[in-house]
Amino acid sequence: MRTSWADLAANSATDNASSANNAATSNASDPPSRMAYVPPHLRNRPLPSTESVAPRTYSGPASGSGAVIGKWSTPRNEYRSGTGGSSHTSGWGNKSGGWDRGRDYEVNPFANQDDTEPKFTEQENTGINFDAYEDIPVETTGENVPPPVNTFAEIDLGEALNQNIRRCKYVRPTPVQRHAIPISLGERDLMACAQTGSGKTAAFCFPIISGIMKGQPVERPHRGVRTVYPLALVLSPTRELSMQIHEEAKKFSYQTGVRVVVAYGGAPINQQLRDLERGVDILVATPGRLVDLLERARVSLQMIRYLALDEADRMLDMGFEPQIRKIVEQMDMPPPGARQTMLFSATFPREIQRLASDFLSNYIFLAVGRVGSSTDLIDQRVEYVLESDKRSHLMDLLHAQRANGVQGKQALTLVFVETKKGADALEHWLCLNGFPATSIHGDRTQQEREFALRSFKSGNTPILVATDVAARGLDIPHVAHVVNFDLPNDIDDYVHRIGRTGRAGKKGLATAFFNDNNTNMARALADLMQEANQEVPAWLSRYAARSSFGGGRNRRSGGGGRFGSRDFRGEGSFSRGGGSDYHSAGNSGGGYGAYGAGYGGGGPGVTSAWD
DNA sequence: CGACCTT
Repeated sequence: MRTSWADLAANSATDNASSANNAATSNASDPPSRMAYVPPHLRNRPLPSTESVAPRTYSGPASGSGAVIGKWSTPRNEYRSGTGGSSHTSGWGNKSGGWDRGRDYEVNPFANQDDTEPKFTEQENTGINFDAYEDIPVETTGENVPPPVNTFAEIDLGEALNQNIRRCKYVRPTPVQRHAIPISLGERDLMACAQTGSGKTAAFCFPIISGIMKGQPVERPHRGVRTVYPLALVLSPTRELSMQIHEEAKKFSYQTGVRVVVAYGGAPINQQLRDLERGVDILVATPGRLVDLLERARVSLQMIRYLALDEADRMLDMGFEPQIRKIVEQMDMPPPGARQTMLFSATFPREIQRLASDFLSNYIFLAVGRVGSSTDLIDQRVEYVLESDKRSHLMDLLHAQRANGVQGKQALTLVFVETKKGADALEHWLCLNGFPATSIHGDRTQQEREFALRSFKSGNTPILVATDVAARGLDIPHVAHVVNFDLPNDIDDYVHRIGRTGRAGKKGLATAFFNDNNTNMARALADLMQEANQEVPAWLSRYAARSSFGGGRNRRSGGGGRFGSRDFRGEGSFSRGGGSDYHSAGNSGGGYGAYGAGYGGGGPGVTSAWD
């Protein structure tokens, strides 16, 4: 531990100041006031001075120069020797002298990193128990599974992407990356079951970015000037998760010429339309807003080569399935086989796998053993609490947590409740009682949601009351305690919720309030805790035994406790004389070995590897 | 059932 929190905060403040200065300097050379207005249909032109009347067609990455030279698109070459945060007066791609200057300047996502976060992470990563990697079981099924890799260097991702991987401080691929990336680069469809944030975002982004850079330049049609044709689509169930994926994807695609745009509801559509018009290769979106864009014919999926669904089981459950089917099957997206489809989730119930197989073609199923929930990292507790006692009980927990604060800052506590009204009420009550709390749920405005999340992450409001909108995928470092004030009705949701803590090798605590309203969860909860080597209270076991009938629909198929899911296609239909376990060939020698050597996982890939 | 998803 080199530095204290205070030092880190001071350091990052300094860093911020200097990067702010840099930004100011580079802006000064590009005064916005001198920028001429450019009508939308003329924007995004590579060389306006020489080509300003050419029709607006794309070849290669949307934001790169018009032509792809050789194997890689050109922007990469200009930056091979460039250093991270410097200001590039030569511009991005070939735009140096253009009217697009400033407007299309690619913000350096590494210079703008959130002040405190990376520093904390770096510090705390020194405490990662890398040995835990050794024990993670991996299972792959399907035909001709490409073997896993042990290093990023083994994979030909391209220099620009490799540089971003270094900037992210990723030293080694996480288990899901080791397996998923070669599968995707092998142009195979994939259903991957791995804890949220186990580096999944990178696992699907790297092959997409690399594929777009390497791919044959495509001429995108221009049905109307205003219709855009992304090459990749990433869907996620919540706005905040889409934002998070977008942020990560921007880091990975920095200076590759590959353009990432995000679109979600609750925010003015006009800015998103402008972003799209400036060119889009990878579109990250929530379903509702995307349908809107498709119906307005502002986006066409005709050129989609890659489709990724994050939290795919959620995307395909009752609430979302119709929208997803509409987007994937009833618009103009190429069918399975003509595109590459990647589905990721921490949990993959059998019946959802069956649904999902509609979207896939000859896919490989990949399961990376439960990480967070199956190790000792998360201390799971269940307490019997009557509804009427929940608030005072929570108060007790929060008082205890307060004592555990670090450097005067209270450790972060995430409190899950069942309903939006319940969230508001509890937030209000907590504030009244001297606990600085905020809340996030679907009845709040998008501004409020984002503000709440930021305020929580920064420690400003160390208690966040949330509905399931925050249960999945969100990467919130430093959550010390997850309280299931109201238990969910689905054990998979419980798994996702508690996964917000116990990150980066740090211990996390998850406390659930159980009472007679939750008897349908008793069995699944007891089983899960048992599986995770947690102490199951005797009273809970009695509930579990009693309610074995309805059993809280234990949707997790396959009795094997090592995985969140098994391939629903089953071993029988896919057994291939010793060929289905390719991973064992790659791993047999305890192949995660070198993790202990470098601590350096500063980025989200490692940060969230223990989600 | 509620949660999430365009206006």
